[in-house]
Amino acid sequence: MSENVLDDLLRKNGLKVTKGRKEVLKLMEEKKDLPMKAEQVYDLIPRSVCASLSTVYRILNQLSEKGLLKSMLYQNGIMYYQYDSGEHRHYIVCSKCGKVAALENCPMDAFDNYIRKDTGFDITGHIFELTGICPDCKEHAESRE
Amino acid sequence: MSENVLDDLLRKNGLKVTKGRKEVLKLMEEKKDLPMKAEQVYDLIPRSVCASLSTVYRILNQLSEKGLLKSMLYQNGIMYYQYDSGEHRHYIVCSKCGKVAALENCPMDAFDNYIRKDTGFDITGHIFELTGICPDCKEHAESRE
DNA sequence: GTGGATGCAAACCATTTGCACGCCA
DNA sequence: TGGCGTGCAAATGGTTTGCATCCAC
Repeated sequence: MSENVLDDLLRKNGLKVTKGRKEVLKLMEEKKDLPMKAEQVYDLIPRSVCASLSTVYRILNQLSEKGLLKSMLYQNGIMYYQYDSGEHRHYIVCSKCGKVAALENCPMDAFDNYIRKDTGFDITGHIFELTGICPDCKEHAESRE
Repeated sequence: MSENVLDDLLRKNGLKVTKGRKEVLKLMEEKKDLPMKAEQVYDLIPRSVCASLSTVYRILNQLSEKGLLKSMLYQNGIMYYQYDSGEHRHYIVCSKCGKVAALENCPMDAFDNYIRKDTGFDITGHIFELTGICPDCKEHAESRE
């Protein structure tokens, strides 16, 4: 995605175009399949562009509020951020090596109606956190760890 | 569930039977359909039985380690604990009034195989957080809020 | 009696915030 | 130029921990 598109994306959402916001958004777009925590983002950005972790937090939260990023709190108590391409997706994370794979479909979609009938609730959202062992780790289970 | 059964449950799991542990486990068993945070548990227990919040945390964590309770970190950053009757269950929480309803089945079960084929991962666990609007709140949407 | 359990206060740690300075529109 | 953005350090808040005391076994 070109620089200009990202700039426009920022402007369109009422955010001033600054070095920091551009860099964070570009990075998140490049890594769109990888949920990242603030510290990882901070480490991947030159100090000349953004010198403080708190600014990274501020930028990530602004982008999330505007819907450019999704954020979710993992069970380890750390917030992960991810570029929101608009598609509704879930990921599975390998408990051993941390590898991430995307699910093609959201298993929940098929159950919206079922749950409405079962409980009478209208579903407004869901969070899904999957853990598993990836094929590589399964294969090397005996040699590693 | 009688006092003795709870005592046995504690002993069987290598935990000394103390006033605090008994009371917490009893309470959690009574409210088995309601995920509760440490502070709520603390508020529902007489100070004479357990005087400090940190002890409640310690007890809740011990019971969780032994598998007597389930714990999950909600998106609001607060840990909720719940009696683990052994059944695998998910709950939906009303965003307006906080009412909790249990799902009869786990939607994920049907998808284990699908996900294995899709990603090659063996699934070792999943966290599910549903939010929605309960029938009551839906009905009173216009009068309240 | 003794080792684990508890109470209290201090520590933790990811995240947020206050304030002074600096930069984009 | 004026107001928003940023850096730094201090605050926050749920949770954990160190240590002295107390209780279950």
